[in-house]
Amino acid sequence: MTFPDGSVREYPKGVTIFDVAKSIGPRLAKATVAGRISDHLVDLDYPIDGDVSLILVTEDSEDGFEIYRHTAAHIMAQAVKRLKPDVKLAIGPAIEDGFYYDFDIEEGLSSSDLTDIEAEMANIINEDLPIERVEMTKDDAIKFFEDMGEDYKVELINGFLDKNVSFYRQGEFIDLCRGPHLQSTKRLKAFKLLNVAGAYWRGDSKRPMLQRIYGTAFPKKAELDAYLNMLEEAAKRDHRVIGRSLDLFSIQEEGPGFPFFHPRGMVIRNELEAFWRAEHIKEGYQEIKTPIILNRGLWENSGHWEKYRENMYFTVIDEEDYAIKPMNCPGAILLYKRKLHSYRELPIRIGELGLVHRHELSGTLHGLMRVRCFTQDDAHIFMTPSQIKSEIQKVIDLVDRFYNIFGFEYHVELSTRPENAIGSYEVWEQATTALKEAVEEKGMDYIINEGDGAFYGPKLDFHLKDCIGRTWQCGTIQLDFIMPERFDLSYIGDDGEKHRPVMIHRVIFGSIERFVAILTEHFAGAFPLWLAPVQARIIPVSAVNADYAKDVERRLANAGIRVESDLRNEKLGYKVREAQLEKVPYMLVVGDKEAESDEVSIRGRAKGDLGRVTVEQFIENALEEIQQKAVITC
RNA sequence: GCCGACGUGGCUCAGCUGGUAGAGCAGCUCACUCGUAAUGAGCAGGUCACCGGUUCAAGUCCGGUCGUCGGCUCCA
Repeated sequence: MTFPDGSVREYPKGVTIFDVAKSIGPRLAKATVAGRISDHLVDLDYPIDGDVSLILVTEDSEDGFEIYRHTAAHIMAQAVKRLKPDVKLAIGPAIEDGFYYDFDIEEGLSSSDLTDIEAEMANIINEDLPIERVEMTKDDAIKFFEDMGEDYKVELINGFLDKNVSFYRQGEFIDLCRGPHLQSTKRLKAFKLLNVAGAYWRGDSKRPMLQRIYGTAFPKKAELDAYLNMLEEAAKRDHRVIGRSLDLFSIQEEGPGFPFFHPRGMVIRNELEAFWRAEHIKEGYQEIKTPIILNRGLWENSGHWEKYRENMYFTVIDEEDYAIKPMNCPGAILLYKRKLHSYRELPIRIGELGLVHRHELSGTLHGLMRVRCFTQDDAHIFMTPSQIKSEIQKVIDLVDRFYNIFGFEYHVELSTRPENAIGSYEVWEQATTALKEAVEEKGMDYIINEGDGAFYGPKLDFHLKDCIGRTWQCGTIQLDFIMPERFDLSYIGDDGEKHRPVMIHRVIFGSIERFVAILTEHFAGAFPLWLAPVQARIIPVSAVNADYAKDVERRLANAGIRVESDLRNEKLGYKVREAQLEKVPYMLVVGDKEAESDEVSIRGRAKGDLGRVTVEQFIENALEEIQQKAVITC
């Protein structure tokens, strides 16, 4: 037997995974939950036959977690079956941070049922039921589940290609499963059921709606507690909560999905947009603004009327149909078309912070993350086919520069031709290859999403990782050979003939609104100085220092620092507390001592008392920090 | 849109099995003039999301609508 470290050991034929683990050490035997033999996961009691390379899967490994949680899902299903014998089981996999199981339950489930289910799970664990693997032929298995009335399992088995299917049995409970599993229910230590939600059978909205219970499980209680703690922390960072307490934005009942930006939220937006403009000018972009409402003919021409209509809003003006734009590209195209272009002008890069409206399903709305109107930091690049690769690579570099400023990690996904695509396969192939080559030459890793492209072209998506580890699609680069065709775009080549340009559609923030939300959660409201709605708050020690406070305020404001004085009739501690809760980066305490020496006492929101400096010195340091767009804790 | 839960003053939440609403914070007024996370006292503030029904009586029960939340689905 060969082990991952390259060592080789001899064992008698038929030795089990558990025996092997035990022969190496008792601690290892205890932690081992399964084995991996040439890429196949097997149970602990699996007899090994012949020369193999073996990896012992311990409960703290990725595979181990999955097995552990999968068993947790089975135990939960068993508990639910005991409490509600008429449920039908659907599927119950392990997922990234836990597991779920889908049930078809007549009377439904509520979160109050979770406590009962948890209690029953504890019973099952205490019963120390051995978990055994059973195999049956497909036909027997179908008959078996038909007799039990488990329609979903029957459907699953019918979809299998193998002749035999495996089951796992624990006590009176048996479930279709590939395995492997823990050896006994007793091995499940720390678990918690988290919430109940609806989920369609096989994710298809035309199929029955099932009840899904989410839970999580860990080998150690401390790990579970740490995870639950993290969830609480994440909830505290929720941009909807912080957005309200910091008065950044709101969503009113009168406009579901249509956010209101408050003065403080606007500061963040405006800073992001100013940064965006500065960087794009450096990269040779021009900026435009196109109308929000344009007539029906344009959208028919672009294909949106046909392919995107269910997501669009419409209006009628002088008895003519108009659409509210869901994308900015047709407007940009009209601008390109208004005159002849020479190949010498290309590439033409046109940016637009464009407000688009899309009808999203009511159930999907989520703070600023998912809204019905948002501002794309859009740009359209018109170019010759020979410029494709270098232009894509320039955009990739720009995206990288942007994300680095905020300290975000990200990964790239390539989405290919969707079902409802327009344009020929050849054109799609060409575009997809161009994108691939561009990333590969950059030496970047990427994932392929088959069939996930826009209807007019394939795309590269950039996914940011936020503080909770969730990923959000922000940047996207879409290559488009089709719109130029549909709108009959052209440029005059060096041969004096008309040629067809190629287009890139791209965004970097994606949506300004969503990006504000992501930043809010990422920084937990403690924005870097350059983005902070209020950069400094002056806190006079008592009312007699109000004049000096106003003087300092004026000087900071003249230097371009966003500053406020808190002259309210409150104690110093009270004002400090409030500024802390508002995550104001710098609190400047001014009393008699400071007034005499033209100084301020700095309190950083994270570091506390930073000592006294002159007003001039503070201004200089702050401006430097703002200019650097530093992501530091002050 | 679908499944489930929820919807009480600006915010966070009480209000038992139906008997015409309560707290803390915030706000306002007054006193205190204060050195780094809450000074004290007083005042004001609610058609209990909306519409309809049951009842002598509805925040509380029933139905519908809207919205929010957790998911599914979709996507920036």
